Amino acid sequence: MAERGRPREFALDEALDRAIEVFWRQGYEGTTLDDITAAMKISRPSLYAAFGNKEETFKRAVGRYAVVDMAYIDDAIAEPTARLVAEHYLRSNVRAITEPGKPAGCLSIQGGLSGSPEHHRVVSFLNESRRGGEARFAARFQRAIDDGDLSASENAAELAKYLATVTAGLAVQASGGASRADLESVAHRALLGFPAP
Amino acid sequence: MAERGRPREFALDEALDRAIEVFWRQGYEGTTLDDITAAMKISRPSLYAAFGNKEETFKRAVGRYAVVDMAYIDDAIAEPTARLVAEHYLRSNVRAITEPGKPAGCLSIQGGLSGSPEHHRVVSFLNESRRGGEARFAARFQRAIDDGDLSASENAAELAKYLATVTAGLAVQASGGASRADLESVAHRALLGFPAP
DNA sequence: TCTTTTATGTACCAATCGGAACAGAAATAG
DNA sequence: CTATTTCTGTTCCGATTGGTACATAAAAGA
Repeated sequence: MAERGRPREFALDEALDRAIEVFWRQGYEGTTLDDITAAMKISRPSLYAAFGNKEETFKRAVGRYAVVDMAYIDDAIAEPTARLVAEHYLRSNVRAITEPGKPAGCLSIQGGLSGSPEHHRVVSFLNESRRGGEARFAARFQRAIDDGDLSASENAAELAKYLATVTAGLAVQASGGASRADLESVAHRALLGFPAP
Repeated sequence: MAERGRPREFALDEALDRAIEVFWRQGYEGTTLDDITAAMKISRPSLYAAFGNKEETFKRAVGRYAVVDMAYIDDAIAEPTARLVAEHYLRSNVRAITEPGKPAGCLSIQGGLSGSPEHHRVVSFLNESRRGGEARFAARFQRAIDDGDLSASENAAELAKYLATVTAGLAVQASGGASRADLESVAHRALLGFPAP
């Protein structure tokens, strides 16, 4: 791969990490291009050359967030039983949304639950992003049912939606200042609604 | 009360109802003054004369929303037992956030979970508004403990936070398009985590 | 070295933002 | 009637928004 032209003076991933932080704290609509470029420490044309525009920058940031900051979902799904999947998911979710040094809550929630009609695509993007995560758990629980790990009387999609609802609520609480200890007890209680072995 | 000067040509509460709708759909930052005045069908100076500014209009709208659209909280708290309080709360919450003809979800969530630093007060306002609701349930459950309705081993604040977390999650799901039936089953499952008689 | 290609910084653009000035209109008080 | 008070619509304001032109700088290829 012969590189042509002047090389980029910043690392894409590092820049995206800065974007993640500011979008996480302020949401899509609450974040200006000046906020982004200041956080990235690059100029405006550099951002446009690298990412296209504000919306694409946001989507790239959310994509990286899903890979980096929500990697625990992979680990949770890899657990051997549905019950362990749920426990792992809620436990690590509470940790992630109350991580010191990071904004409280979850980018895919704080990024924008609502918005002006012209930003409708951003809201939908986050929405489908969340649905994608929920679908992964639904597939995992369906496998558990097929394997006999979960009772056939259970509904995989319903269980996935239940967990997604709880984690969404936890994120809202975290963004509002709830402590890790508080949310751990909430998560523990929520697990009472999940089928036990 | 002698009325002096030219009388207002619109009804405050009707105007606020329109504001509720648009803030609910688009959030605080996603709603412009033109959106508000268009929805209210009044001119900009009329809005400023009646409500002060955009932020105060929003707070007034949220206040009315809490009284009108969340009246079911009063009914829930009036139930004779903690268990019935929880059941009533979740059941009517699901109905409220999936009410046909109204925006899906909850104004106190969609209004703004995050925002630019200069709108920080709005985010905090919603936050404390939600905490206020949670505190009402905490007080109700403490009374249930004191009365012996709930086991003394339970923690009233934790139970209230649990329900608040679930309803926040339900609102996120509703805003994302989840159906009433889906959320009813989620709410039913969440009740498994609430002490039964 | 000279051309080509891409990244960078400054400076700028039209559009929109929340808010206010102002004059006129509609009511009551006297 | 006149004076006073308050609401209304039009118009405008400076500031900020997302996005771009343009000249320049830094690399590779010939």
